[in-house]
Amino acid sequence: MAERKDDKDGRSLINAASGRQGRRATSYDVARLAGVSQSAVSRCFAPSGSIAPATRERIEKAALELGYRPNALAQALISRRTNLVAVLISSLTALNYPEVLAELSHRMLARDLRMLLFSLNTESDVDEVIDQVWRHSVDGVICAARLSDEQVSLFVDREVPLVLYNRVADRAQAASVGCDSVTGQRLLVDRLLAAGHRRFAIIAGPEDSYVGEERRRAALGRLQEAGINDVPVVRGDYGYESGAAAFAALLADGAQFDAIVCVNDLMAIGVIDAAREEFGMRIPEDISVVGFDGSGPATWAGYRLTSIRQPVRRMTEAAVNMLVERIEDPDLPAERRLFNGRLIEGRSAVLG
Amino acid sequence: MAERKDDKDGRSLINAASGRQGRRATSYDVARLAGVSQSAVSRCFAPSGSIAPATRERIEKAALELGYRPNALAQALISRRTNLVAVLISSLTALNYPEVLAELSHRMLARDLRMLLFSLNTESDVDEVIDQVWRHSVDGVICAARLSDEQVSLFVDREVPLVLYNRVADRAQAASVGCDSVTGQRLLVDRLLAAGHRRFAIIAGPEDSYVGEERRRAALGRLQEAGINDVPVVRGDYGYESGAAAFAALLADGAQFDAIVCVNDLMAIGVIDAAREEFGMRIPEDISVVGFDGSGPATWAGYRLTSIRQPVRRMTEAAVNMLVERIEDPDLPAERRLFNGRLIEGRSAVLG
DNA sequence: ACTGCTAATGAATTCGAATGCAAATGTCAC
DNA sequence: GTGACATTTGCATTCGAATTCATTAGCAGT
Repeated sequence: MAERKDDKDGRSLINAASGRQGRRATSYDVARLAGVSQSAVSRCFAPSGSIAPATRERIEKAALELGYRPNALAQALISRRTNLVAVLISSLTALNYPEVLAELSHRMLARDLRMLLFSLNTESDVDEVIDQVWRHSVDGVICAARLSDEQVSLFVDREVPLVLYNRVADRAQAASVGCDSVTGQRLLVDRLLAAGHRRFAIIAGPEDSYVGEERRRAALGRLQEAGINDVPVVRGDYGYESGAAAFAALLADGAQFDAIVCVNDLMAIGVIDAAREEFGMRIPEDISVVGFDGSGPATWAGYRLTSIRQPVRRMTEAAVNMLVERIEDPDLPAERRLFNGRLIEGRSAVLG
Repeated sequence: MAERKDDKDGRSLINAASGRQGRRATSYDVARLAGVSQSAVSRCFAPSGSIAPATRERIEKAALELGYRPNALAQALISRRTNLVAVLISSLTALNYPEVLAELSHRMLARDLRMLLFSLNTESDVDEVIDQVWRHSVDGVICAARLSDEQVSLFVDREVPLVLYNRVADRAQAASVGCDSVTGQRLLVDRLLAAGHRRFAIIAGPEDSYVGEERRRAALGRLQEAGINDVPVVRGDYGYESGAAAFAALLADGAQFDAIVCVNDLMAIGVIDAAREEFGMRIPEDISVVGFDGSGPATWAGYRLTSIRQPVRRMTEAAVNMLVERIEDPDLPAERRLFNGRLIEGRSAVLG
C-alpha cells in the first residue's frame, strides 16, 4: 500500500513538474495538492457531499490548478449511472429528422444526458447496435427506428427504459410518443372535402411502417365516413423519388382523382414536382396534394404544402421527460402520449 | 414485475434465477458458472487472449447462458480506450447534415467506434460541450461546427485527436478534411461565364464561417481573373429565408446582375423561390442561380440546381480514417485533405 | 469539565474487466 | 527420467471516483 502511494507521488510530481506529458489529473492528484483525502475531493464535486467551506475552497483551487474534471467512466462504473442515452434513428428518410435530432440533443444536454447516436438503415445492423447499447450500459433508449417486438422485449427484459418515437410496439410493453394520425388526417381530408374534392388517391408508406399504416388507415377511415370508398392506394418508401413514381403509377393505372393524400411531406413534394415538371400539370389547380410532417421544405414558397405540422418540440420534450421518469423509476407502467398536429394551410390544395 | 416468460427453452429461467435482481452478469458470474477464473473469461473475449479451445468453449457456453457481454465502461476504464468519438455538429443549417451524420455513423460503427453526438447552436454551449467531451475520455473528436482557436488548442493540449470537417483552425494545429472551394467555384463560375453571363452577384455566408468566406473569396477571385470586378455581395446565414431576403436586398439596391452565386444550396433555393414566387421571374431564363453542396433538395425536379456536389462519402471516410490514424499514433502531424467536388449540371443556370 | 450531538473527514471497499507475473500443465528431445 | 520449453491458467493489482463506516473535531448545554 505504502509503495503504491509513493509510486503515485513520484508520477504526479513529474506530472506537475512537466505539466505536459502527463495523464490527466485524478481525484488523488487533487487530494494530494489540497492536502485532503480522495473522499473529500469526491464529496466536493458531488451535489450532496458535506464539506466544510474552507476545505471546498482549497480543493476547488487545487482542481482548477490541475485542470481536474471527474472521470465520467469511473463515476459511471461505481454509481451505475452513465448519463448516456442511446438514440436509434433510421436513416435519412424523414425530412424532419434533423429537427428531431437537434431538439433531442438540446433537451438531453439540459437534463445532463449525453446522446449516443446510432443511425440504422439495413435491418441487419439492429442487433449489433442493440448489443453495443447494452454493453455501454446506457441509462435509457429513445428509438425512432423500426424495432421488432422481440427487440423491444430485449430492452424490457433487461430493464432498460425505452421510449419509442412515432411508433409503438405491437405486443411488447413500451412507452411511446406520437403525433395523432386520426385527428391529423381528419383535418386534412376535411379540408379537401370542403374544397369540393370527391375523387381521392392515397400514397402510403411501406407496409411495415407503423406511422405510415396508421395514417393510411386514418385517411381511408375518414373518407369512408364521408361516403367515399374505393380509393386507390399506392405505396412508396417515403422518399422523394418514390412519391414521383407513385404518382406516375396512379396516372398509368388510369385512376381518377383530383386530390392526393401522401403520408409524408417528402413524397408529396415528389408528387408535386412530377406533376408539374413531368406531366405539365398545375398544383393545386389540377390536383390538390397534401402531406404530413410540416417539415422545412414543405413550407418553402415553391411548394407551400398543405400538411400537418408535428409538434416536434413538444414531442421530443415528452420523449425525454418520459425517459427520465422511467430512469428514475423503472417500475412506471408503459404509457402512450399522443399529440395533435396543427394544420398548415398551404397552397398545394385548392381553397374551400 | 419479474414476469418473464420461462416458456421458451429454460435459458431465461436460469437467467432469471441467477440474476433475479436484474443485475447483469459479470465476468465473475461467467467464470463461476464455467469453473474458471475471471481472467480466463476476460481472455476469452479479448482478441489476443491465449485460451485453450476447450476452455473457450466452456466459457462461451456459460456466457451465452447468462447473456454475458463485457461491460464497456470497465473495459474503457482499465484499458484507457473508450471507443467513443465525439461528433460536434452545428444545427440544422446545412442541408447535407443528415447525409454526413449517417455516413459518419456507419463508418464509425464499421471501425468499432461509437458516436457521442453534440449538436451546437449558440456559442455558449461550446465550452460546456467540450467539458463533457473531456470528462467522457473520448478517443477522438470530429468537429463540423465552429470552434475558436483556443478551443482547438484545448484538444491539442490535452492530446485528444481532432479532425475538423469542412473547416480549418487558423493558428492551432489540427487535421482537417474539406471540399475544395477554389476548384469548385471555378467550375461554377466558368460555367456561368461560358453561358455568357457577365453581371454577377454573390450571396455569401456569415463572416465568421470558414467555408463561406473561402467560397466567397474563390468566386470573387475567379471572377476577377475573368476581368469582372465590383461584384455585389450580400450576406446570409445559410438559411432558406436568408437567401430569399438577400435576393430581395440585391434587387432593392438596384444591383445589376443576371447570375447569382450562392455559397450554399439552401440559400440558392431561397433565391429561386423568391425570384419565382415573389418577383414573378423565371429561372434560369431571367437569372441564373448556382449553389454549393449538391444536397438532396438541390436535385429535386422543382429546382435542378446547378451546384457542386461534395463527395460526402469520401470526405467522411477520410475524416474517420484520419481520426483513427491519430488515435493509434497521436504524434502524427496535422494534415489537411481537400477533395474536389463534382459539377452538377442543373437547370437553374442557362446552358452555355 | 463532562456529556451529547452534529458536521466534517479519511480509510477502506466497491464497480467490472484487463494484465503482469508466477505457477502449473503439457510436450518433446535426449 | 530429466531438463528445456511453450502454452494455459489464476492471483493480485489496476483504472478513478463514490460510498459506507468509524473517527475526530467542534460546539452547546448543564
